[in-house]
Amino acid sequence: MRNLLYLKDDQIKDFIEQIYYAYRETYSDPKKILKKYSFGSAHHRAIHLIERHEGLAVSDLLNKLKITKQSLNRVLKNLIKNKVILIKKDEIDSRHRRIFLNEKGRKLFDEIFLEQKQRIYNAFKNSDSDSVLKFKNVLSKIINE
Amino acid sequence: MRNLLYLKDDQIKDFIEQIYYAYRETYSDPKKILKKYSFGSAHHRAIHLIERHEGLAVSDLLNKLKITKQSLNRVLKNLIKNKVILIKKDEIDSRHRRIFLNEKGRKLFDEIFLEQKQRIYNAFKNSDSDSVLKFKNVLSKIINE
DNA sequence: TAGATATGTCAATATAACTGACCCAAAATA
DNA sequence: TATTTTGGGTCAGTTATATTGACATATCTA
Repeated sequence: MRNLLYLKDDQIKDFIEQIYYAYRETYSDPKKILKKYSFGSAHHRAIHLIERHEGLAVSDLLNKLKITKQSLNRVLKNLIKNKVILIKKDEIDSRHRRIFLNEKGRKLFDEIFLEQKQRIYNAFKNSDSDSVLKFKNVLSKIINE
Repeated sequence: MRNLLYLKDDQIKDFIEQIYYAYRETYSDPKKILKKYSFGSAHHRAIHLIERHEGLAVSDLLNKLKITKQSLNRVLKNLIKNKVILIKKDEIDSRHRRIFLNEKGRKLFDEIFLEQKQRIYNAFKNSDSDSVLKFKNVLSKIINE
């Protein structure tokens, strides 16, 4: 008989709890830096996605964040006012607005990332490469379920 | 030279993004059920932790959730009013209040869990046991960093 | 008996989200 | 070309979840 302990309800419940802690802790690390700029978690998530997908359209960002455009608009307005991002019309289809980090935005992102990096980096450093690979595979299966 | 690709910044940035998606999706699944009871994510997290740590004290729950007691109190009041949890004084130290799910609470938890379970269960079913084990190990290292 | 501890509560505020209605400009299409 | 669709922005009101700060009460401990 195969060892399917990890498919037991109690184990799955534990994982659900652990996923919550992992997210919360990872995104708590840079709170002091964000506060320095008077930004919150909503700004953080937007900045992160813009850095990872530079030049993405507003609709792309909406799809990734899964919030309403009214909610996103508040965040983007703050980021523009604080000169963290800039928005350019798409040259081909000028209905689309493409979002980019500017100098200040990249600097802020670097500060944020430096904080978050420690946690993940140390966890990976204390794991072997096979563990990290498998962590990645299972994580992506959870997302794409 | 060892393969340390996964320690590169871009990889770590991707992981930070993935951890966000994993949390968001896992905790979005039971939203309809929670709405049926007029509860939100805050109630969900509390119910989950109470089920996993039945009889925990208010201070234990505060430490796990890392929110203020004023915030938690709103949630607990709602749960008590809706007869989902009950609170008993500790018999030895009656300053402590111990929190339990009651019948209705266990039923609600089961409904919530059934929704959340699908995602994790399917992800694990499509992974081998070694992957799941390593996923768990890396996840716990991230939390305990 | 004097603290310390666990919990509860009042009040005000901040943050991040929502719904719903409406608008405009540009692109796609009939 | 006229009409519809798409991408995006905005106004207004509301809800959910959290915060800070002050204060109250009961119980335990030294």
